[in-house]
Formats: sequence, structure tokens, C-alpha cells
Amino acid sequence: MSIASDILRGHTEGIILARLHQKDSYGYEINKAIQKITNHTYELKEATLYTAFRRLEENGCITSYWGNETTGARRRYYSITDTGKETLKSLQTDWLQTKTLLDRLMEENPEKETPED
Amino acid sequence: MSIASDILRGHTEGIILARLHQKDSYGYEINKAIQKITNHTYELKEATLYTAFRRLEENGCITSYWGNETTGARRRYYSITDTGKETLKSLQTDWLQTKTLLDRLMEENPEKETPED
DNA sequence: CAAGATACCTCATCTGTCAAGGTATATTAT
DNA sequence: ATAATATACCTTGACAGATGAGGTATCTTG
Repeated sequence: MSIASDILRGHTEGIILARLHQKDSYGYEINKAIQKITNHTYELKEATLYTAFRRLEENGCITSYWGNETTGARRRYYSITDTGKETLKSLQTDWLQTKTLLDRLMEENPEKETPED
Repeated sequence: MSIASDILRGHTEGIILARLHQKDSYGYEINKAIQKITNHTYELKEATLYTAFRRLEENGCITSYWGNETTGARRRYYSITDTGKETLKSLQTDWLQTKTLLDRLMEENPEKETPED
């Protein structure tokens, strides 16, 4: 994998919420979707995924229900809540800020904003 | 603090290396520089900073030496090595990729790159 | 009927962050 | 004088998220 897990750490919830904002989905499908979006350069590990689901459900960001598949393995579907939507929006805003900040911090010679200080 | 520590996790080394690429420096000064660059929206905690120094020195990315201050508290200066410069370049490249990827993952509806798959 | 895909789950371990504590020197205020 | 603040370093233990390794069950394909 090209991206170290520490870099993605903390983004897991945002990634999941973004998926669920589009439609209700279940673990396996979400993971496949992520792989596809990233052209297989990144995948959530299953353990990471399911612990994140637990966290998000505890936080009230998502709810879950069992699908009524008559065939194949059972699926637990997740649905984003209003709280989850707000959280997602907040995480997206944070991401924009983080980008700006990190862009400057990773430069060798960042220009100063306020000369006095 | 506006940025959660989990988001910055994994970027600490890159941030430090970027500072040291400009000039030799010491812990306290680096931390002040980071605060200034981010307009005080972010600071490395001391413990984080010093554990990162140890890691980077073990990895051969930096070397250290005591400054010859005749007054004031002693300072341990850090210097980036060739290995460190390569690591920094690599981390900067990673960061570019991460941005692209995360931009897509944090979207609600990312367009697909390769329709077949 | 074995292998692989689908689909879920848990537990122990690892790693980076950080709060809380410590040391020491120099400057400034009281 | 001495208390407070800034400079400057360090260590330890706790915590939280990611993950490897293990498990269960169903369906399809060779």
C-alpha cells in the first residue's frame, strides 16, 4: 500500500460517512467502493472498518439494520443520520483547513503570514 | 486546537524534516516556528516533538549536536542528513498523492476513474 | 467436495500522541 | 532577595485507532 496507515488515521470516519451520504450500504460493499475510488491503492482493513462502524453508531452518526436477503450471506446495512451528516460536513471543512496548513508545514520555506509576532 | 491529533499523526516527521531542511534548529525553536507558520492554530506537543526526534535520529534522518551557548539554557541542535532529505522528498510526494486520494474519498459522490473494473 | 467469493465479527498487539511530571538557567517584576 | 515567567531539555504511563490473526456462515464454481 502506498499510503501509510498513520496518514489515513483519523480520516476513516469521514471516508465512511461520505460513502453513506450517497446511499445506505454495508461493510463489504463500502470497502470495495473505496478500493475502486482509489484505483486499489488503498483499502480499509476489515478490523478498522468494523471498529469504525461501532464508533460511529455509538456517536449517533449512523444507524444499522439487517438486510432482508433471502440468499447469500446476511448484510448489515448502515444509514447516515442527521448528526452524521453534520459530522461529515464538519470533517470536510476540517479537511480543507488541514490541507492548507499541511501544505505550508511540509514546505521547506513557508512564507510568513503576519511578520509581527 | 482546531486540528485533531489523529489527523496530524504521521505528518510529524515530515513537518520536522521540512523545518530542518531550511536550517539546523532545536526543539524549542522548531515548535515556535510551527506555531507561527500555522498562526497558532497548531502546535506540536513537546513529548510528541522529542519522541519524533528520537525516531528520526534512529532512522538516520537527522543528527544532533549540543550548541555552544555560553548563556541561557543549553540547546540540542538537529541537522538533516542526506537520508533525511530523501525521506522528506518522499513524504512530500506522498502528501500530494494523499491529498488527491482523500479529496476523492471525502466527496459524497466521487466520479469513477475507470468504469470497467 | 474443495476452493474461493461474499459477508460478518472479536481480541490482542502495536504505535504515535500527549498529559503530567521533572530538571536547569536567565530575565523581569515585586 | 525572591517570585514569576520564558527558555530549553527530558521521561513515563496512559490512551486510542489501526491491524494481524483468528473465527463463523452462506453461496457458487470447478
